[in-house]
Amino acid sequence: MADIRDVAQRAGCSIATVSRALNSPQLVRPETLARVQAAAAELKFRPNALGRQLRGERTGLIGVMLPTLGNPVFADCLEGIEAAIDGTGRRLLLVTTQYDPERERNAIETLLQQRVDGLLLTLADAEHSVLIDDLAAEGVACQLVYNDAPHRPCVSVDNRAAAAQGVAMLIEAGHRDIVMVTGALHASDRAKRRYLGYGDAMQAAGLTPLPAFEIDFNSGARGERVREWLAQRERDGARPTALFCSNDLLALGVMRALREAGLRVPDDISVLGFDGLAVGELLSPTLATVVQPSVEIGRHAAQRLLAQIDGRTGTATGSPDASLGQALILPHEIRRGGTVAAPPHKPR
Amino acid sequence: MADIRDVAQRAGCSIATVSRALNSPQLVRPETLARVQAAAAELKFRPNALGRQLRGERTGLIGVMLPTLGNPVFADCLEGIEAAIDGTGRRLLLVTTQYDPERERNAIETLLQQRVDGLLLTLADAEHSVLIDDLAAEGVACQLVYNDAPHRPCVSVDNRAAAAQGVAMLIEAGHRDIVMVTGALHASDRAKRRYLGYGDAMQAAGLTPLPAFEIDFNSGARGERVREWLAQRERDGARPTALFCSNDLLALGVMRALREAGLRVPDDISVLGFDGLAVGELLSPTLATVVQPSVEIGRHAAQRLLAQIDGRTGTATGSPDASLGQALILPHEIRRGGTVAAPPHKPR
DNA sequence: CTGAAAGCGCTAACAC
DNA sequence: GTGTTAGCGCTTTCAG
Repeated sequence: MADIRDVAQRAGCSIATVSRALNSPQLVRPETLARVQAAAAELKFRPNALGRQLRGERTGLIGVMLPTLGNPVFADCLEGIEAAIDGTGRRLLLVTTQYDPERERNAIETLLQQRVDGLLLTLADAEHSVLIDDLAAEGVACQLVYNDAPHRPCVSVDNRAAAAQGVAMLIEAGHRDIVMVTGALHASDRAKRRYLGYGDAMQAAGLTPLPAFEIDFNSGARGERVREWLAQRERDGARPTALFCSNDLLALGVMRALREAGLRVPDDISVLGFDGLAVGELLSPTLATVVQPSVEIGRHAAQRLLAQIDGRTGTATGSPDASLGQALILPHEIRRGGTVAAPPHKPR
Repeated sequence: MADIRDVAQRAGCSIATVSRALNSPQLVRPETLARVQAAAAELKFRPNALGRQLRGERTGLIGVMLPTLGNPVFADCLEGIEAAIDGTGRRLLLVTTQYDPERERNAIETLLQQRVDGLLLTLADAEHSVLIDDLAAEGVACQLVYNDAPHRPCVSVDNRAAAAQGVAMLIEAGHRDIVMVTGALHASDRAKRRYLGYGDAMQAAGLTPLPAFEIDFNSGARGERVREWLAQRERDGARPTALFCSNDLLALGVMRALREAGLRVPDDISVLGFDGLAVGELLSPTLATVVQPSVEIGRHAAQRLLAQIDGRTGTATGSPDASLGQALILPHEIRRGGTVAAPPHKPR
């Protein structure tokens, strides 16, 4: 592999000139420039980014850590991130953690060792994580994505308010027996906030919030779990008329289980999701859901991160924008859909 | 940021010893080791991967280039890749190209400048791409993903045979007027092969293959296009009874358009997809489709790439495994689903 | 405008 | 076991 020295030799100049020709062509006499370019081309010279990065102040690498790409919500977000860095000459170093705090720690460390300029993270639980404080203390540029932690640098929706609004819609449709279905509550700050929002809406309507139905996300037999649970509630004469699922993927799984259990959506039971996955609109009935702008969340987070990075050693500007250290709350939206209807009439 | 030199000083030893303590602890006296570790911890020493990479033979970086993550088929594949490299201490450098050959070229160059150990690529059109030949000539470890190019290093299904089998199923269900719906044919080698498969199946049944209905993937008004096309075919009295969509995402969009046009699936028209997206099974009716094992494709591709990399400067083994330079064809599967039924009875 | 030289942080011979 | 040293490929003063 040709070296900058090889190019210099071939072009009959010093390596400094080659470097300049490549990075600041205007600093070099056109004639020399041409010779360097020719030499580089003939030798198929490929600048070694590692050398430059080791020397320079920045690497141009952005570390991205997400729980999984199996949930399109994160894939969408990643698309937004990509869109934001496109054209800036930066590259993405990607890691997924499967919601495992242990992996989160390792992943961040790995990214930092690679000297990324900044970090875009979705933590399983940002509230109880000491990681971000450490990062802040170390002065690492960082934005949380999806986690809504009030006074941290993050981009998300107001999960609590959004959930409340969704549940309010269910109530408005006539539902009183509404249960929230979720993955392990303790493992996700978002799920917790959404559950709070559920509680808010119930209480605002004078209803008593019910315990959440937690169902293991990693279990293969989720459908089975749902059916058992339903049967149980049925026996207790307390089958809810509506389910609020903490995310769309879960909602889809639940709907399948309902179908297999012989229940019709929305005739027998209504279902509301959260996320706003595109597929939800393609279903029939279409999935009613609380929409968060995933692509925009990713895009904004990346933009803020870049601003943060540039603000650090940027040409001037002086004071770093304080707002970058605060939460950016993007607007959510309620998507009405066929999976929510009035509860079935039946004497209680 | 603490340096290996700082650690050495603090531990009262040379930088070489620090390096050894960190990378080959067994080469260092336990007592020294302890001192080094203590020093490193106190200084919050974080080894700079760039230094190591610049020095060493390998970077541990794997370049991944995919068209988009908006299609879960690629996100799934990426999950498989992640799974395969997990625990190997490698990291992923990710780029998406939006099926743009120009971006493909740039992206590969960028990845190479970062000195990735190998490349995992999905090209828009591997057959007419000179890129892989160049890569091969340069001796870059590389595996194509999804592209099935017979004598290239790639992992995929047999798109042609798989498509033929899917279409055969439609024919078996009684369909004779089957049209393939696809994105721009010229832009994707997979779509082309699937169309060939469609032709194979039609001819095998003594039917005449129809021209593909190409619909611009990037157009927002796809639903509109589909409805216009249907109306046109209707007027010609040639409305097909079944549509074979070149991928599941397209199938979902088409189904939506059909619904909006007042057509019922599968009563009025059957739909068959290709990919085997998980969401397909959650729909009702469930999407009939040709399933490719996306996660496995990613996993195998990554494993082969790692083997290829290790084979290069690996400890021994001598001859590189020749099979890594050939296509690995994984089995596909036909998933029957509710979107395919017998054609409606009607006098012609 | 161009060149010489000093590293960026690390590893791997090679000596001791 | 440990230290010394020579770079990996590049950018960037500092002189000319």
